[in-house]
Amino acid sequence: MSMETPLARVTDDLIKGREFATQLQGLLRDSPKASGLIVDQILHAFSRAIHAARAAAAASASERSSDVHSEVTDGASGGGKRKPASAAAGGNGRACRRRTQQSSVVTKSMKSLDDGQAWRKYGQKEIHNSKHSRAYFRCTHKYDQQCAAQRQVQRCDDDEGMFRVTYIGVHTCRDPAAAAAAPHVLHHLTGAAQGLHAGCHLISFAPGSAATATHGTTTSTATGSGLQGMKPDSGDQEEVLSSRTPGSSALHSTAAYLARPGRRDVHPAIRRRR
DNA sequence: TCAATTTGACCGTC
DNA sequence: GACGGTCAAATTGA
Repeated sequence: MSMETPLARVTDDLIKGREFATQLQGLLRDSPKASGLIVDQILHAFSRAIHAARAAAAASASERSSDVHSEVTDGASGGGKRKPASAAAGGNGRACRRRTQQSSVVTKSMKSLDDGQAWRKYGQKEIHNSKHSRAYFRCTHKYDQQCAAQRQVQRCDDDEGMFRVTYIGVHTCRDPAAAAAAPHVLHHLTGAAQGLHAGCHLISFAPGSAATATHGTTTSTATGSGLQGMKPDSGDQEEVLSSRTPGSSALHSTAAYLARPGRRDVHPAIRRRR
């Protein structure tokens, strides 16, 4: 393997990511100002992460002796104390349930649960040491478009009006409505992204900003623990915990808000029994 | 009738 | 054993 430390690798990846975003900025230069807003946020997030990673790398370099097991915040874990899921994979059908993907993880404090994306709730749990339960969502298009995006929503203990929303993974789905509404933007993005990364992932770094706010399918609901009836709002705080999907990111922010949690589409796998 | 949500159970990790 | 994440049958609602 490489001799570089994990932190150094992260730093390197982040630097690359920033470069890509910069290139993207150039491509979007002729696009609406909203696009630039998103790019700005991408760059800002990368810069912050790079700064932090560099500081950590410098700090750890002095104590580095032989074997370095320190890991960069493995954002994929809920509590941040999980082994790299390796032995978990093999087994019977239900094995490997734990989150093993190491994709980008972004945690935000939001007043609103609406981020313009279509989410589908698949679970809710009481969380130890938390007054409120946590709701689990995945992208509505998980099965029909293999979109791996997920999010977890939990009401803040200290501020009941705020929600702590953790976005895991990126949206790889395409929202037809959004694409139709802003084809040029998507064209730029996908084109640029493909040049960077074949996956062409689309992520919203600024959901609340409604930077590409058009209309689209949105089923943003959260019930149960009082996670419902929320409206789009601003004043969100974002913190990037980790990111391992460097290349393509960006706007798939279909900021439309279908007022009610209606049904949109359903992944085939859910279409069962009855 | 169909699709989304609820909720208990299951599973892997710590 | 505790805990968190996910699955899937049952339930709810448009």
